[in-house]
Amino acid sequence: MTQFGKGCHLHLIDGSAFIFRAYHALPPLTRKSDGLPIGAVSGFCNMLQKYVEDNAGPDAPTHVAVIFDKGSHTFRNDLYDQYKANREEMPEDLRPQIPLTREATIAFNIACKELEGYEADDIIATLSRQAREAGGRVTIISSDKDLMQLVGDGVEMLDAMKNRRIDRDGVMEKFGVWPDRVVDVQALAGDSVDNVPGAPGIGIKTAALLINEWGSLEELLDNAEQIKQPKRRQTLIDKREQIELSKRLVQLDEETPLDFTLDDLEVREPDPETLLEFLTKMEFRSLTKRISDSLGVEAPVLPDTTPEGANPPEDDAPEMPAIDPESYVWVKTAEDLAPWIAAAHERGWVAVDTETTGLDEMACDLVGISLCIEPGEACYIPLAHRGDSDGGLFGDGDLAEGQMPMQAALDALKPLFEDPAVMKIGQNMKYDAKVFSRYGIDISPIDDTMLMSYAMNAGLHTHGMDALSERYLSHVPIPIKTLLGSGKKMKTFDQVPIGDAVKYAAEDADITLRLWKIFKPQLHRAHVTRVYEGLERPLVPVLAEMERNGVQVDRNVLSRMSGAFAQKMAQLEEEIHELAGESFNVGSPKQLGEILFDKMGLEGGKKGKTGAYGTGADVLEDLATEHELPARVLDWRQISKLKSTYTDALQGHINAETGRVHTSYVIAGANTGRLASTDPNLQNIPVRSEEGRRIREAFVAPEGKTLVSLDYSQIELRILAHMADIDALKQAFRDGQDIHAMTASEMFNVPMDEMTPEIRRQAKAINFGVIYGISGFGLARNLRIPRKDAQDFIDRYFERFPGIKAYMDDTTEFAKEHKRVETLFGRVIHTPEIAAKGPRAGFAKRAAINAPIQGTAADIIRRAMIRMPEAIEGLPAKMLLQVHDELLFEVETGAEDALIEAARAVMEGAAEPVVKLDVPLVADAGQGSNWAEAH
DNA sequence: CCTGTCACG
DNA sequence: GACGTACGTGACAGGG
Repeated sequence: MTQFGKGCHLHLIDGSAFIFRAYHALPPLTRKSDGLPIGAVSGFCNMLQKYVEDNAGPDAPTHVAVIFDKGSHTFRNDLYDQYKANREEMPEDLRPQIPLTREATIAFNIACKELEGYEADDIIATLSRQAREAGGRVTIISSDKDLMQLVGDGVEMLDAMKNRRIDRDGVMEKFGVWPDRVVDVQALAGDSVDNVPGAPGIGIKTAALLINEWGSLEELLDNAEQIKQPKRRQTLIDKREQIELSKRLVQLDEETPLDFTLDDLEVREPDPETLLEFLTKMEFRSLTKRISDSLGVEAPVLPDTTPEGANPPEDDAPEMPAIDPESYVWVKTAEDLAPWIAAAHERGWVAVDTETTGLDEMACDLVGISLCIEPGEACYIPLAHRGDSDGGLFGDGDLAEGQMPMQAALDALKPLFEDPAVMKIGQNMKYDAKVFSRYGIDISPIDDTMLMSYAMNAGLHTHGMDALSERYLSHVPIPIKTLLGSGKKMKTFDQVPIGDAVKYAAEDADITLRLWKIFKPQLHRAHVTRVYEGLERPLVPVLAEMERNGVQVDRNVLSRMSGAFAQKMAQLEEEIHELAGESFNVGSPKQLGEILFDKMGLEGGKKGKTGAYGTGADVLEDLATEHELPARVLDWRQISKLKSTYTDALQGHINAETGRVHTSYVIAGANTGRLASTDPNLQNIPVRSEEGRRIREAFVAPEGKTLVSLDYSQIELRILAHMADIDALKQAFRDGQDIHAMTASEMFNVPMDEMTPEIRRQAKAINFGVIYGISGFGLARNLRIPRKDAQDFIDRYFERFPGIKAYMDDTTEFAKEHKRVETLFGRVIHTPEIAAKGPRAGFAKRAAINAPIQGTAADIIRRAMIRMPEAIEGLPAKMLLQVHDELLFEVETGAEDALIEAARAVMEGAAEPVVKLDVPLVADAGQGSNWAEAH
């Protein structure tokens, strides 16, 4: 054992901060076996584990302790009976968890210290002093500002949540004084949380100003008569006693009588057995697993209980055998395959999964197919695995042994996959359906476990197979990385030895079937059968077809634009470097920030949580009024974005075979029911700026065809008018009025014929704000007006449209009560965060207000898309893209009007018959030889 | 791999 | 116990 001294590094963890953060960060989890609340303990352990992982490096501490508060009465209460008097009672479900956090700390083999009658802060102060005096370094893991007085002279703080170190400069940033004067500032400013009175009317800013002027609190108070501002002077004179008391309250005690020494805090390895025993006792399934892995020991078997998180398995969840990759069957011949097909027919269902050479369904090759008919009964049919690459000059590239001919397999499977009496079950079936469709198989009918999960659990968790398997089967699937590797030397699936492929691929089908068995009976209990069967599942073939259609993109147009952009960028770069007086990377926000704020000394530099200056467009726009450089950077940024994301990258997405761009839509990505578009994202092609809009000219109709676009007019505002039942808005929509102008007229008492663009613009911003869960802050930022003005606008808006306010309150109330909100079509969006405290509550509230509106709009266009194929069946037209409220079609020239008529009817009637909206839905149409013209 | 920035509805 | 704040997305570049 080494004695604490020079070269030693002590970490002091603020245990109470960990507990509170854990408590507020997690839903109220309970231990399955007895209902004991354990959410905070779970979070606490997760944070400890993360702490241990993060601090294993070269700068690892030599000594560490978690420090807790003990007892509610401290010397500060003797000084001031109101100290911390306004503190809320500890929540009922947190109290029993407090001793468990001590147990957890000990289980991690970390020193756990507390002292009756003292706050953790005092113990931390004392230990910091001792360590400092012994010549060691200290890191205090906490973000509590009360501890900032300790910083300096080898003592730093670490805000674990933001992973930000706070040194003397950080303290200066926060308090405006060096650490040794922090208590003086706090004494003046007081603290509403701890109920430290301070000097009324003086906050941190003013306090720092005064302390810096006078050097210390004592000097200030002794010379209070000389203060110029009369009110401030009087306060300082009258409240002297209160201020001095405040100082004693915030001053930490560095002489706490401790019954241990620094040497007792030496870092110790955790004992796997003790730690895992504790975690098992708490029934932390995934944490037990994760820590077992990191300790390199086998995870103890937990009793089969609910995985941490949502949706406990139903009481009638089927019994299933353990997942055993060794049990899966390698299908080598048609004779091997036949019984699987027969079994699928017999059951009426089969889980299916395809393995391919890549993730691009349009450009990959089929490598194998796996089937599963009952949990644990799964097979893999390899079809295109390559031979052993060590097999000699001619071995590489040949098909490996033990595979049936692909065509024979497809011929045998096609009748099954197209049999209307057999349900084909998949996880993300759109992928498999697209692959099969390229091989001439139109797989149907289908169920999709990803979409089932999405329908039931949107907002609670993601819906990928790995996540679902872990959550609902407590099983971690074989990672694909173990087969393919990663990085440059990554293999494709056809290079995987078949023996390994069987285990991986069949396991996927097995997992999918198990999930299906669990989810299927849950759907109707969650009241989402209609959503799943009416809005999710039927979209799969529609999207698959749209994605296969793709959109024609003219490479030459893009390439020309890229060239022009490159020139323009080089020119701008030169100007920028000249303005800066030096050469730097304009694309680096870090370097740009340093140039603007350090070198050029511009005002208004704000450092974010990583310590870098913010250089977002809003910041640069403010600076641009004063200086040339930021204006040029904004120009450069715009061009750079257009070039890299659009004119360059888009070319790489043109499919070699079709000459078209095939995006992929993520059905279960956005919690609200919206689609997301990836590889490439065709839902964010520029349109707002003139320069950007020209990129749409590269999206073209082939010879003899025309692009037609239909988009819903103001769909979200119409939905809001209906849902909140606002007569004035509903009537305005019925009359076909300019809704923003009408809002402006109502709010500002301006007659419609005297409306100015500026007033209309503000009303428009408010209308959008309402949809987003308006806040004074947000509106102020958007409109670039003082917050007070923004709040006035909002107040006036709510006064004029009280129904909107009522709707927002009702929605929030519903979300609080049910932990979810719903769209008009019954789509459920869970809002677990709504119960959170702190800033997350605000986010959750606004998301809850927005979700039914955005979600209902998403439902409506989904309904339109699902009906569209039939509606345009007789027309020479194809649906290509969806952009949230817009559908893009390609149609033979001459049939535009017929298409518009048919598509418009579908879109405008899409809510019916399930929902009869009080407002009309209107779809505007456009057409042209490219997307810029059509939109 | 994360963060900042910026494109869309 | 402090803390930032309009909703929902995805892609790219820089930087460790």
